[in-house]
Amino acid sequence: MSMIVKSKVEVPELIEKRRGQIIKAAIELFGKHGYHVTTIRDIAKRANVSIGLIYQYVSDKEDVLFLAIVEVLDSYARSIPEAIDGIDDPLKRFCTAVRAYCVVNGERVDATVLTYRETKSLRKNRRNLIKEKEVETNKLIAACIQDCVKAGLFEPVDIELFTYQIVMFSHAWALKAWRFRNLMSLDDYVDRGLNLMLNPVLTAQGKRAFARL
Amino acid sequence: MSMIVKSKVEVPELIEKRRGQIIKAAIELFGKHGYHVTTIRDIAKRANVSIGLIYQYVSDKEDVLFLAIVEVLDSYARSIPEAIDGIDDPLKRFCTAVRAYCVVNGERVDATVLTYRETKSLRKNRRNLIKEKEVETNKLIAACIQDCVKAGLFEPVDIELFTYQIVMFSHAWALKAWRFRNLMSLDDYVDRGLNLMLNPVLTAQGKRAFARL
Amino acid sequence: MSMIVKSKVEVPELIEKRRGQIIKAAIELFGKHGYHVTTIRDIAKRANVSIGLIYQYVSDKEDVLFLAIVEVLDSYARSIPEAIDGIDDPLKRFCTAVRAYCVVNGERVDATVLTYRETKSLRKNRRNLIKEKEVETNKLIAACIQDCVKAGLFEPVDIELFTYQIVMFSHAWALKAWRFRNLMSLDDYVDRGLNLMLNPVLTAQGKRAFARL
Amino acid sequence: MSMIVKSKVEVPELIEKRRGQIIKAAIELFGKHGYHVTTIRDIAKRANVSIGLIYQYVSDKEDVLFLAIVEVLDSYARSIPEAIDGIDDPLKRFCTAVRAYCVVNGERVDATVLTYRETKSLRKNRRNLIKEKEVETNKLIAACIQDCVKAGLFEPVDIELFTYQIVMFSHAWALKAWRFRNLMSLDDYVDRGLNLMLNPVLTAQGKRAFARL
DNA sequence: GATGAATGAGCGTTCATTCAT
DNA sequence: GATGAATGAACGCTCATTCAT
Repeated sequence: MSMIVKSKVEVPELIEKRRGQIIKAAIELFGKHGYHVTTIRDIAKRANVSIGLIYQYVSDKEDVLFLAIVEVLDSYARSIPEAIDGIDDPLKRFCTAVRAYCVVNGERVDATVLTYRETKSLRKNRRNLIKEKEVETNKLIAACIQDCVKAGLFEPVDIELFTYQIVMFSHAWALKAWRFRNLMSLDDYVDRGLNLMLNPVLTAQGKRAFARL
Repeated sequence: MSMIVKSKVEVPELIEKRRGQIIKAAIELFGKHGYHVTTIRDIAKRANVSIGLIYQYVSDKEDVLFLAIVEVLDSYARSIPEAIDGIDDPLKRFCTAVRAYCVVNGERVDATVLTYRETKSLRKNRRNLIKEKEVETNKLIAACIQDCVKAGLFEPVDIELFTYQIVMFSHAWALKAWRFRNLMSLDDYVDRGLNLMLNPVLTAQGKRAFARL
Repeated sequence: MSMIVKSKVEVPELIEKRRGQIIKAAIELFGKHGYHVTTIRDIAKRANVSIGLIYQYVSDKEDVLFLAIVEVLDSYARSIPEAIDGIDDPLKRFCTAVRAYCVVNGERVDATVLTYRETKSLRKNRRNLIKEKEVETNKLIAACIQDCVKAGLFEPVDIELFTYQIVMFSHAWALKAWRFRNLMSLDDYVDRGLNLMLNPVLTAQGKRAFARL
Repeated sequence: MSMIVKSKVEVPELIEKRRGQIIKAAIELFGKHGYHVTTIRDIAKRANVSIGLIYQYVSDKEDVLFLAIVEVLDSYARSIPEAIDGIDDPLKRFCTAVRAYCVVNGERVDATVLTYRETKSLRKNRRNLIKEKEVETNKLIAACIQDCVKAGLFEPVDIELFTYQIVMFSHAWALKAWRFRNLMSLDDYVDRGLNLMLNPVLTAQGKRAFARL
């Protein structure tokens, strides 16, 4: 995926290391101040590298934005399988996935907001890649829902919309952090949210299972 | 509210007229290309005025962004009372409000996205004004919910969260337009969404009322 | 011709005036130091304008080079008709044209050398325009030759090649100024050159006419 | 001559070999794209060596340009003695020299143009060395002319100017390749040129000799 | 009140050169 | 001897803002 971005240096370990530095700095700065306001000089300084070095590993500033957004989305996507690995009960898998996704979005509010603010600053091709990535991540959640339906824990439900409800719920914590932070903890947010969203969806069996969690 | 922005010209009708031109152009351009990518030249050209004229009614580019976002949010907020005016039945008021809010967000996808992308480009004070405005709008929805609860149509519900669920649902149509546009009409989206979100919330009485709508 | 170059300002007198300043400075600096070594800042300083002003009248540095070369070639081309205007005798016209062309090339050695050094720095289309311009100028000389042939003053001669011989002779004074300057005056150069080049070409009648000049 | 350029490596065979690679690549690239547009990276890649290696045999980019121009001029100068070696008849020697010089200039148009475009990019000292080299080469032609005069084949002629006429004639094929290429072959060019230039210069004896060639 | 030519700080980017390996 | 990753000064160019008309 990241091979889309051209590098003048060809040693893979070096690419990984240097891009790591650059992207880390970029996510912080883009997240805090936005893409256009952040200069390459800012990134170089924060990453403790020279301006020239950045251009050895990237062909322009937009490349940095692309890599930054991809890194954020990838790390978010990775967190779901990691969280539910080893859990068998479908309902528990679902709840754990949701919580994990909320947590990872909530831990890096700026990064989450970055993906909303600046995806449009990418050129079309790359914007589409980002969207595909989002769809992939959503499928992880959709699969959990599907499993719950199959297990008779959820009523047959509008999966497409329900998935987006979950996703928006998770993003909302970051997008509206200024509001929620003062009202409740993330844990409460997830609890209350699951309560609200799950009630209409749980079967009788599901309700019993949910009560046990 | 808009008196926060200084104008060199003092004739109120002129301010209204000229700012109207400027802001209309700005919303279109900021919405399409983003705030930083759009130049004052672009706005002047689109608004059919000179660069200098803009600076007679505004003191810098950020003022234009502020006025643009305020105008978008205000027009959205206005649409809710307009829609439910004259409707008495609480459930119908609620459903109409939701649909109206989805419609205005959906009719001006770029404008809606603009508020998400560029509010952070405002300085703190103004960002806070925008947030207050959002809270005000949300209260319009919250009030509808409250009324339904009072009327025994909704179970006692987590109003704060339920409101945000509705709001995010409305925004999601714009934020994820690239996805939904291909899957369903806005009308279907609202129908399916209300179904999903209302089921867990309606009382027995509410369910009967909902079926009749 | 110069309408090929886009200007943000549209007032023709302003374009003429400002481009005049810019091109004058550019010819001096490009001529002395070369195109790539000269910076836009250098040109702005020498022309007593700001950097930004240059970009109001030109879209990039190459435009400046193009306008500079065109101006040099045009002024050279203009000098020939000016010099022979009012002269009727074909041989005298020819000799005057040659001398005028040598003079104008010799008065602005750097400018002449500039056209040799930097035409290749233009993109293809413009390079071709420059070549067309050169061909046009050469035609002015070729016409003089033709007239001498018709008048029985020149033997029927290889006009294409003879024209180029004259042209290269004129350019050579500039291209090899470092050599000729120390050996003779431009006047002597032209006298000796005409002698050398004309002898094989003059008819008996022509020789008598030449002796009288 | 080339000892003017400092090398960090001191093994002469290595210097010769490596510089050979570098200069060959440089002549090609400088010739095609110009000195300033060509990067050291480009040269290294084309020469199949590393960037660092170039700086072992040369102290800066200008050294490369200098060596490149010297190499071009030297190879041109060498071609004249090679061509006329073994020929005794002065007129034939002259004609052969002219043709050889035209051929070598015509075979490497880009290289010839390079010497015109970029000699000015050298610092003064080196520019003078180049000029001396040119004078040396011209002397080879001048000597041929002198011999023809001595042999009574040429009228006593303005040798300085006649030499330059020949030289410019030879260079013109390269400098105006865009024109001549479409009009005639190099062979025709030389034939027609000699005809034009020799006529005024040949004695009666010379004319008979020329007719026999 | 309206215009738009003029300014110049500051951006993204390049590339000759160095030096640790 | 050979490499090429790293550096950063310096370039071309943009655009928010001003101000004379």
